[in-house]
Amino acid sequence: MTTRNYHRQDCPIAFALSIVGDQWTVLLIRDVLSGVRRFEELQKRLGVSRNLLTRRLKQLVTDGLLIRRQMPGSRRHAYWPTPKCMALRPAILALAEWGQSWRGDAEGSRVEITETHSGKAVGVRFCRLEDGQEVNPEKISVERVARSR
Amino acid sequence: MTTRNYHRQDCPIAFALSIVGDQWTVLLIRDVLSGVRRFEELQKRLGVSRNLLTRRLKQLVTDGLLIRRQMPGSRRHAYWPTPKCMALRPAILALAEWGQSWRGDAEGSRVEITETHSGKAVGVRFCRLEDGQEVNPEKISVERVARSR
DNA sequence: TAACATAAGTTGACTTTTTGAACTAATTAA
DNA sequence: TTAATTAGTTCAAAAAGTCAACTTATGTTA
Repeated sequence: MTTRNYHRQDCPIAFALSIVGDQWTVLLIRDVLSGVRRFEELQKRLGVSRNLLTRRLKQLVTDGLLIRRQMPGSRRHAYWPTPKCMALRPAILALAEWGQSWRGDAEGSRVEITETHSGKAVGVRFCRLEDGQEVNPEKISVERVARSR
Repeated sequence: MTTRNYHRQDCPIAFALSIVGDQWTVLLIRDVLSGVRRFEELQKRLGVSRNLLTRRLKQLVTDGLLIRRQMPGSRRHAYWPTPKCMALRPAILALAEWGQSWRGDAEGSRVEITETHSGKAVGVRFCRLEDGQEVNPEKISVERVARSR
């Protein structure tokens, strides 16, 4: 991460990657979003070196994706995801869906997204904003617009 | 990239990152998906070192995200995205949307997704698969299911 | 068609990052 | 109170990335 010249690119993707583009960061956020809160637990699950985990956690706190707070009923502290962090779920889950469909598959665990109250299956898709209706990915156009406003 | 122990994790996100988790790879794919085809052009836009670009391109060809083919009407060759690569669009565009909404904003270029025939605005959202209707992101549950089937 | 320019790499020295293992200071548990 | 756990820090070694120069093949121009 660190000294990337990403930010000079004036691109929202590059901007996002300047924050979560590191090898471990997405995996780290995955675990925090799934309820893992403590340093030791994160280190064990990820297998990342401890000093790097320290650095990444600090940076994510600085970037406003994590908050470092005391655990309730203990003087030990833990890391909690902020709304900015939770807003990454569509991106991370879209990646999970891609991984699922392009992995040899049949083998391996899956990530299932459901509508909480009904239990119905949910996916990350293109939606018309006007009426919230799914749009075929073949029928969309993507354009880079310079400096809107 | 390279010697990641990602694949040992049995997680579709980790699997996806073992292919596109590198600093430059997502940016590289962004450019290929937007129509950039040639080595020199990619190198100039990204500012990545040439030997690393060579390695990444080779790896992406091996992984089936890019195809290296001759340019029509020339003996020079170029890189084309495969369906596997294009299937990354929801993930990449979700990242772009996140970048847009959490950047200081007002400044910087935007990525606009539209329905091709109508020109209506489109976004990457959670959708009920049954009827293709958008679902509020607060109303979803995510679960890791071990070895379906 | 010679001569130059461009494209797509390759090579190797140097710098930056990451790892790994050991060490430290606080909490918590026995 | 002693031991174990947690959340780090430190530093040397290994891995990965950068930068600049070199090569080979293809195009372009005079």
